[in-house]
Amino acid sequence: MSSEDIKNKLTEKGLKVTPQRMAILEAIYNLKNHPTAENIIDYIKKMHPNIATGTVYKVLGALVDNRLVKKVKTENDIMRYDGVMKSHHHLYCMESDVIKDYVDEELDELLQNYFEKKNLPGFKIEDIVLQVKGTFNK
Amino acid sequence: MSSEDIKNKLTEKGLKVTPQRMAILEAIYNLKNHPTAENIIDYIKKMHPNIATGTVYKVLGALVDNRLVKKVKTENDIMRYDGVMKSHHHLYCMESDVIKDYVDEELDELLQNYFEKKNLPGFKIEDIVLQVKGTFNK
DNA sequence: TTCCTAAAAGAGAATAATTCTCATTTAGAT
DNA sequence: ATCTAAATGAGAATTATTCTCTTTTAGGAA
Repeated sequence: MSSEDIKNKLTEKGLKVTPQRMAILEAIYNLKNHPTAENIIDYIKKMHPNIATGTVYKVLGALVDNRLVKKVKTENDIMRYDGVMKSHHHLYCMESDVIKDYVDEELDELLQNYFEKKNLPGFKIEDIVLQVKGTFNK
Repeated sequence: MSSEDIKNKLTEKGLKVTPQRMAILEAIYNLKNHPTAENIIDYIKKMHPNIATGTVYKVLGALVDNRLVKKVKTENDIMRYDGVMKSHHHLYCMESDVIKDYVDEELDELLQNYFEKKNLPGFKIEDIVLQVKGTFNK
């Protein structure tokens, strides 16, 4: 991803091309694995020591609004608390045909919560089973 | 869930039975749908106007530590940002045998993120497909 | 039942991530 | 080159949560 490419992405969306926006997009493309705002700020300050943190948040918001970047909620809102839950999933080994049950109540909570907020239009969910495909370490 | 039942749950775990803990557990059992700490605080203050918010957080922590309550991370840590993603899932209608593709990049991010943190021991994940079972509205 | 003590609660300051406010600067259209 | 709406900077404000420290209390022991 060259500077030209990044600049074009901004221009295509009708966003003014500023050094701050260039730096932030570049940081996101270079920092793999879903960087936090803090990761991005730290990264950018190496080259732009004077950028305001408020600016980073504002730019990130603009990038998300314009679908140049996705906001990932590794937990969306605020902590919540609950008492119960159940269900199980499957780990499929692609090398050996082994299928292993996988119980993870935290994941179930996460999914239930996600779909409660998502509210799939026209579909009433009864159960969710994950097919997790991969390989068991030998 | 009676007061006695709630009291027993605390006692079984070796936790002192306090009015605050009783009230918080009762709030969690009555407030469906994963209440937030704020929901719980609001609910409890109807009956216990003087409870300290710090106490609520402390009690919730103790309840989670003692597995009386689960902490659900509708988003775990801090906002993160990314650029790409893909994959698709299936909606299975239990009444009609219809199977519909379901694309949801936000969900994929969520799952990828979840398992990156979870790190299933002995298993290397290649792909995750959700089987979402339910019914299409007629 | 009363006493004792570790544990719990209260009050509010502290912290951390994020948002807001408003004065100043700047990208880019004219 | 000029102009102006948009963007940035600086730091205060906000929000959820944690921490600190003093006071109170649950519940076991005398």
